[in-house]
Amino acid sequence: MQMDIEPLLAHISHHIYLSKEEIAILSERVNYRNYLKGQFIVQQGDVCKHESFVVKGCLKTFHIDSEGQEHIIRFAIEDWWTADMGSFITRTPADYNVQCIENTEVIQFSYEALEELYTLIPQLDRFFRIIIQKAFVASEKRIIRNFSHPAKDRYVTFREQYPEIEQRVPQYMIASYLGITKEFLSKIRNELANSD
Amino acid sequence: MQMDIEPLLAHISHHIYLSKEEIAILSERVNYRNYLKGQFIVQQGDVCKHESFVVKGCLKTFHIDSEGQEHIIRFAIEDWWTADMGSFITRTPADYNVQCIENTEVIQFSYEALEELYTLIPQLDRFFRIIIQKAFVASEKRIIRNFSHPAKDRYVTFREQYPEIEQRVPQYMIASYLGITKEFLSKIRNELANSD
DNA sequence: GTAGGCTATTAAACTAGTTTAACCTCTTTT
DNA sequence: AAAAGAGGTTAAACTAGTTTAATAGCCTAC
Repeated sequence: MQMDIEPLLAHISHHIYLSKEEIAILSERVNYRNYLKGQFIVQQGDVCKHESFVVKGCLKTFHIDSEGQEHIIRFAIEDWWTADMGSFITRTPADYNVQCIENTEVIQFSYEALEELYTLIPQLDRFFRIIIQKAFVASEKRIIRNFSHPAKDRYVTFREQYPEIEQRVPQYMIASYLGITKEFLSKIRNELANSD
Repeated sequence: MQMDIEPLLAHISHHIYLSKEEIAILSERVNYRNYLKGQFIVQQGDVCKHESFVVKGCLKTFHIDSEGQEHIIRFAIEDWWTADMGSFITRTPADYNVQCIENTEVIQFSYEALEELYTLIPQLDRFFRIIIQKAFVASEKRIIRNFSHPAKDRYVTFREQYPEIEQRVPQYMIASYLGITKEFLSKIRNELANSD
């Protein structure tokens, strides 16, 4: 079992420079944690306590609606961040669940630790600004894609954009991510297979 | 015609404290600008040159798809920010248009000015981190809403959430924002009126 | 080895939302 | 006062995607 935070530091160093002292400060305030397949990092209704950086594994973020249906809004694999950010920043109950699809290892920042780190290492404001900007841009692109393209196109785009995820998660989760039923995705796949 | 940046400073001061000197530095690097109804701040295909803070007016951000259809992803009114952030941060052609629905006054940050300001006033990293976090959370909420609620519910939610915008923009734009046709929105409104 | 759980497929009946096209108001322009 | 343009409504025919339900292939567990 790996316990060092090297993958996180490598990721951060793509965007900002941290001194040895700053790395030490950071190291003391994050936690390495393992989850088993099926376990939840966040559950709808609880306050989301951490931002988690994925070292190894695969997770889904989803919402259960009033009819009991699951809607996946995002997957996360190695080098991605995950949390219910709305809940995390406002300290209110989460709308989303974050669940491990595989055995997963993460490095976690608690709210208190992160707030402290923002004051101790002001550059982290910059780091997270950049990370969140990218996430926001991707999120808005998805809104447009959902409106302006039929399900078949969205599936093809998804396969091209995230070939790794397509291999790692079951089809019914991809259907949920695309906003369609598993039956309809099955039909689309059939059509695509016959047209090749 | 108003030319001072007081509304911007008031907005910023909700999140961070700026000294007199920092305010002076900022003031020198932003531009106040007026647009007429119908004018574009950003056009699809051009690189988005500014982040704009809306002092007065109303704008829409939309994408024209390959079939020539308009999809509105966002409105902006007083005290909101607008831009094609993807284009702005990557310096690549914009996917979106930002057009004024009313005569509009904005305070603009060019890319170069903002990058310089991030180094001169590191707190601005924090400020924009906070602003963009909120935008990201709102954007993800919208993805879920679009998948898990029928158009009628989405319209009712929109009216409750943005009563001001509903008054200021024509119905066909609201339909586009909701991801439905104007004809179908008209039908929904009819049903709602008859059920009251 | 067979029972149970989880994932995927197929097909028929259905529904939410689109398309097309005609028509109705208001304003604004001439 | 007529014409033109922008926004909104109505209705019929259509289609993309859902629902329901039956079936089948795998694993893993006992």
